[in-house]
Amino acid sequence: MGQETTRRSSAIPNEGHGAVSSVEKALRLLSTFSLASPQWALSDLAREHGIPKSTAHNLLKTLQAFDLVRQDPEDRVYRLGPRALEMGFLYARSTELLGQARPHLRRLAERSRETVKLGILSDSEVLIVAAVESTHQLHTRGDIGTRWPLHSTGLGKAILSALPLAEAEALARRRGLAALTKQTATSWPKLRAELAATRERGYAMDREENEAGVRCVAAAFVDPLRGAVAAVSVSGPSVRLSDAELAILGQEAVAVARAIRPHPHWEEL
Amino acid sequence: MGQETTRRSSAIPNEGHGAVSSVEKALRLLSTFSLASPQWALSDLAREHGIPKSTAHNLLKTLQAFDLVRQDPEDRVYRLGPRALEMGFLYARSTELLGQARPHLRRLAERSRETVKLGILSDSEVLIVAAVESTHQLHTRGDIGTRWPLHSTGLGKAILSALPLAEAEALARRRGLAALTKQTATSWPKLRAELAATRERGYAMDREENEAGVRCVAAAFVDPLRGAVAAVSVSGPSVRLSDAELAILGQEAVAVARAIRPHPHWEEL
DNA sequence: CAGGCTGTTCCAAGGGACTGAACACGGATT
DNA sequence: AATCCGTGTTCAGTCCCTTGGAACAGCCTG
Repeated sequence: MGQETTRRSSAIPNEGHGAVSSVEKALRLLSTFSLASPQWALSDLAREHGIPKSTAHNLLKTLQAFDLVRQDPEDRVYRLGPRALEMGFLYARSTELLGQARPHLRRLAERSRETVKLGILSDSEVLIVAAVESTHQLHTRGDIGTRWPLHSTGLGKAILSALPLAEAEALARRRGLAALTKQTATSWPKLRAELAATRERGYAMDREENEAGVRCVAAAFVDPLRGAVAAVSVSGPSVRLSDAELAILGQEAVAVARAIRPHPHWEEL
Repeated sequence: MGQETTRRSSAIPNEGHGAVSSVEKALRLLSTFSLASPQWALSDLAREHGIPKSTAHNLLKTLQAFDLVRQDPEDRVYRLGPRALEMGFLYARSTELLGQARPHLRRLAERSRETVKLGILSDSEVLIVAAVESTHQLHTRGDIGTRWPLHSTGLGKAILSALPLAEAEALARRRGLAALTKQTATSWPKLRAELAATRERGYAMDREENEAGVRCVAAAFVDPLRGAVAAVSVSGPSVRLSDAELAILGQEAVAVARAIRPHPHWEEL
């Protein structure tokens, strides 16, 4: 069989080759809208991306025609449009992963009484695609659609540990190993050792490496058919999550990850 | 094979003079993914849109670089990517309308024990952006992200009735007045009369005009700041929704619509 | 009222997207 | 096996279409 990596490493989006530049610009404009700054004036967008106003204007009008962005008739700022929501739910409903995972996540959340998340690798980060929040007064958030670093989170380290080492290094390096707390692994050797331990253990641990006072365990799995790599995590405040507790939850996360792994359609073969 | 490829896939909105055609093509490709056909082969996409394979290939690779579509490494079909979900939740969270509406919708659903939906005008159709489903065994669906015709639904008629007549006619005509049941208004004069009655009454009624056995009332409102026109509806099986019941729920829908109307940021001034 | 902002329109010019053909692969059919 | 579909991918030349400067029109602020 072909031993070569002729196949493009699917995890890393290949920017640059064969990309249609006007489309790229348009999508980059679209990606500018974030939770922190959900509305943008034309001039600011143009400045932000270093393109002329008129070019940005043309692109935005095209996006607007599809209702992906809308312009406030009053103060003329642009915001995301409802079509974005439609596409999001389309993705959520057409992806078997989510439907299969939900009951498992819910059960794990009930047993652990902590926040349970499902994240997937997207664009060198972890993207939360499903979550069940803890009912405790003090708890970690489970916001769908948020992104997190690979190197400092349980989900991220679990995902990295499931990939070939070279690929993991490339991914981790791409965003840099920023120190988010005193415990964050900020060098690749340190992180590589972490990943080795994770692989050994079967699940990843995050002891306040991403946020002070927050601990987490996570287990990865690979959607065999779609090639996506994902992970489930349980996270909560350190005061409730002792080492012993983490060990138990880690095993449970592994079990859930195994259970979620979508059975291929051809399993009956 | 289908000759319907020649048919104008009129899901494409406003042409516009400033439209960037390559971006337009890319977005059209993106819009092809639907609940009914969530995965597409490159060749099929190219055929569907009447563009060369290589063009479609370039566009898809660009979309893929942004994780808006993903290609299955195994059978090479394209599907929506997780970035779609991210953008969807971004829209949902950055839109004050939804956050403000939710408690009202929930309360109305509890009182009526029927399915309550919030829809907005998008691309000459009603797009469901929030919903609370009835707990009854027999109930209507409340799927976020789905689209419905303007002329045959309570939400649609409520929205049309809130617009200037000329605009309403243009919108209704754009998609055509298809007969979905025996009761559907299939001519503009008929629909116009309906809209007049709706305006008089304050809320729209749908008596099995969209689906046999389903009745609905809906009240529109206009987001003054963002200029979006939206509506809330209560829908359920005809057996539970007598004329008397509809009249009561209609008034409640009107009250909720009034309550939802987002107060401008400057209310504290 | 000038001066700085917006967002929008226009048009000419140059570069990049389109596209058809050729390639490689895999599964059917012969 | 050989042949024929079908697929997805690559490549390079030609022309169209994007680009982006300059000009216009409003709206605030100075």
